[in-house]
Formats: sequence, structure tokens, C-alpha cells
Amino acid sequence: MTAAHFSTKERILGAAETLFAAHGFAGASLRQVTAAANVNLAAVNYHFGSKDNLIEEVFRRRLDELNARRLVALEQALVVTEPKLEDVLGAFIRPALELSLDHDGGHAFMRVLARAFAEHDERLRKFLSDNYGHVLREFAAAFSGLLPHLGKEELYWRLDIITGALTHSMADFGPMKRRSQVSEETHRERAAEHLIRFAAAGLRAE
Amino acid sequence: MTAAHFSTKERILGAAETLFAAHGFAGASLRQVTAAANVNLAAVNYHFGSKDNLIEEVFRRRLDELNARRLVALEQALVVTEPKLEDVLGAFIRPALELSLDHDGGHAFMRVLARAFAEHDERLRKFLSDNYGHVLREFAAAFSGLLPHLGKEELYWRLDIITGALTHSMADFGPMKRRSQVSEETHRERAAEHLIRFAAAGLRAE
DNA sequence: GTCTATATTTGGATAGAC
DNA sequence: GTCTATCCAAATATAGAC
Repeated sequence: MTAAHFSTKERILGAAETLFAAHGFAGASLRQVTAAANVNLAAVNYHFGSKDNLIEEVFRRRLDELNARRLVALEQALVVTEPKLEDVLGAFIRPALELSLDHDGGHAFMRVLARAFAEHDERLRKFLSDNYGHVLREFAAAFSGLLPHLGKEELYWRLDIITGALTHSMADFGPMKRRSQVSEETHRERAAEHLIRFAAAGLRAE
Repeated sequence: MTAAHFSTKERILGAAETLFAAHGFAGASLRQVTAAANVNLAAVNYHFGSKDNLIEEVFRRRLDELNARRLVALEQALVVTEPKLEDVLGAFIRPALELSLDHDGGHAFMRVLARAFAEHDERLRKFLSDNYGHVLREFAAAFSGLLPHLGKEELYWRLDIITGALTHSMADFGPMKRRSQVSEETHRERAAEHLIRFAAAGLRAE
């Protein structure tokens, strides 16, 4: 069950995720990463080629699954005859919330994601947009159908502020904010309800 | 009207603000900063002592005034017999929005502020909390009075998500998002209404 | 695939002349 | 207050043995 059971590549990704979350992409050095992963410095370049590529792989490892789960949940929310706004929001939020309460890397990853929001790095934005932009577009289409009175511009503006708010709040979430009396499932479900209610109110406003 | 009319210290602060906004605190080097400011590399250490101190001064230069204006606006919002939630929110939002639409450094600064949210750096958090924590506490008290049905924990949780959302959205705002037909004042007033309505809906939800 | 050793660049900070 | 020159630590990346 120790880190030694993971491959070198996996250990590097895990350590990078944790350190990028704590110190940012520029702030965490490959020396820190390889030391934390208990691998040799040269292993990063062997497995990933460069620091930039390592950063992209940190995203890919989590986002492939996260966004796949979001799309599955979205599909389920839309099959009914009268889809609910709350269910579409839940399809977006619940998979991410699960990650943010994850005991190993998942929680750190949500903080990495929050950093990506603050970064205005062109390369990173293009990578994320190229690989995962279609997910946001599908959700935007679903919201558009449920909120037809909102203009396109207004809708995009609200979705932008909501994704920012959700990312920020889930980044600070973590397993430690849970009070020890409630079970983890209860805690997660309560948090999801809060976030969904908040976001739904903002989307429906006026 | 050129940068040469500003003191060395001011030019360094301005360049640092712009570069920290674009590349982050770790990502922007003092060499980039001094080159952009057209001053000598050694000037940073002469005027500020260290990079960390320079970072703090970048915050102080704007936050002193921003938070003072917020407190004045808050006082005005609270003198009436029945204070409105929207007015308290406006007291918090409008001064920041003005900064975010500022043509020189103000816009960059809002992005610096958004980065500070993503950073979990202890030193920076302590600096901001020590120097400006009282402002947030005063606003929290005002909101608490207006939303007595919300528990303390619930209120803080919502304020956290709202400040995150506002900071994020204003960081991406900038003068360039304005359509050229509408005047800047009109644009600012519309944006303020949007943000206030969104935040009020989230605070009042359920 | 993994290591040691090192090339090369870039970073923050300072000493000392002016 | 401002400059040149420099120190020293730390960064990314690679070469080459194993």
C-alpha cells in the first residue's frame, strides 16, 4: 500500500500534483517533485520530456475521468421529460466534489485546477480548451435549454462566474473541513446541496 | 505623461503589478520587473529589501485605498433605518469594480488579487489577514444583521464562495470586455448590477 | 529504466564605485 | 539613489555509464 507499489511515472504525477497545488507551477521545482516522489531528477525528463509536458499530464490524468463522469451524469439528467436545473448542476458539481474530498491526490488536484483558473498562460488555456472545451459547451447548451429567457451573453457570463465560484470553493474544501461527527457521505451530500442551491439561485436570478 | 515622470519606486511597483498579474509571483522574476520598469536590477533591493517585501507593497498600494473606500461605502449603506442587502453588496463590489476597469494598473491588480486567492502561501495570507481582515469582518457583521436566519457557519461559507466568485469574475473583467457602443460608466453600472444581483440571490437562497 | 555527473541558464541578493 | 559587476544558490535539461 506504500508509494513504492506505484510506477515511477505515477509517483512523479502524484508528487507533482501535491506540490503544484501547494506552490504553483512555477513555484514548485522538479527537484522538489522528484525528491517527494523518491525518484531521480532525470526521471522527469525521461518520462515526460519537459516540465510543461508534466503539467499537462497532471491535468490529463484526472480530467479525462472527471469530465467523462460529468458527461455521463449530464446525459442521465437530460433523459427525463422535464430536466431540472438542479440535476444539471449536480451533474457538473458532484463528480468534482467527490474528487475534492478524495484522500489522496484528488483534493490536491482541485487546488491545481483552481490555480489553472488564475493562470492566464496561453499554452495551458489552449491545452484545456482543446481537450475539455466540449464538455463545457455541452453543459452550456443544456443550461441554455433550461433558461431560455437568458440571452446568450448573459448566460455565458453567469456560467463563467459560477464555474469560478465552484472551483474556488471546492479547492478550499478538502477532507479536513468535515466535522468528525458526520460521515463522509453525509458531508459530501450536504456540500453538494449547498453548492447546487447557491448556483441555481444565481442562474435563476431575476 | 510617460513613465519617466514617476519615481523609481512607483515604476517598480507598476511593473511588478503587471508582471505578477501575468505570470504569478514565482513566475515573474525581478529581472523582468526591473527591465519593464526601466530601472536597474539593484534598485529593487534598495527600495524594498526583498522580493517578498515588494509583493507586499504591491498589495498595500492598492488595498489601503480600496478597503478604505469600501468601509466608507459600507457606513453610508448602514446609516439608513432599513439597510438593503443590495447596498451592502454594492459597498463591497463597486470600489473593486472601479479598480478592475481602471486603465492602468488597476485592472492588473485585480488579477493579482485573484492569484492571491489561489495561493495558499502562509506568509501572504497572514499579511493580508493582519492588514485587511477587519474589513471582511465588518462586512460579515453587516451581512449577519441582514440575514439573521442564516447560521454563522452557513453565512461564512456563503461569503467565502461569493468573494471568490467576485474576485474571479472581476479579474477577468478588464476594460476590453466593454462593447464599444456603451460608455464606460454605463458598462460599469451594468456590471455592478449583474454582480450584485447574482450575489444577492446566492445569499438569500432558500 | 534508472543512475551520476554536469552543462547551461536564470534566479535573488550584495559589494562597492560614483 | 543609482550604477556595474559579481557572488552564489537553484533552476531545467541532457549526456553517458550501467
